[in-house]
Amino acid sequence: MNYWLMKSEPAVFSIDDLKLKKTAGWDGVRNYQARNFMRGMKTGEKAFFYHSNANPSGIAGIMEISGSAYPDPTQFERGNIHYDAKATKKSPIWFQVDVRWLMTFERAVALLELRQEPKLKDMTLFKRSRLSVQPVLAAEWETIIEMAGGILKGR
DNA sequence: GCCAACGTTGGC
DNA sequence: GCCAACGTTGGC
Repeated sequence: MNYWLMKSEPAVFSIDDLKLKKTAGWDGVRNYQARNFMRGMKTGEKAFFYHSNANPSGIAGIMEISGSAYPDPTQFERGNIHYDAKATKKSPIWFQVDVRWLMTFERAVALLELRQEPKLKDMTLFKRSRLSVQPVLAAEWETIIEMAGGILKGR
């Protein structure tokens, strides 16, 4: 069981949008490392929904991977902002997973708080600040859950 | 809106 | 294959 963190700008797609849709395809990722992480995801694994470019930026809630990776259709759509002329249906370049909303924290855990927590000092979030899909260690996951109010305790 | 960090592109 | 130029991410 692996844990993940996935970023989205709330102005583009927020955790509220996901809650409303229940399930969504995490499309538009155009970074190889992020793509490779998505290809390694398994159904049922959990991910933090991170709001970037937000006030404040931080972890807003939890979702679950609801299906393994498949080609991101936007790479084939001419005119789409994520269109990639080099991609073909025979050899797609970009992949996405489907995610399902699980919960929105009563209170988002802000980046500043994450940074101030010594247990989280080695988080990928700080080391590879631009990586939009990244793994989270189980110990880090637990720490953040506690910071969010221990909502998952007892489940 | 600025700009640091850093990933990607392309000339050589 | 190196690396400068360029583009993007994302905090502030």
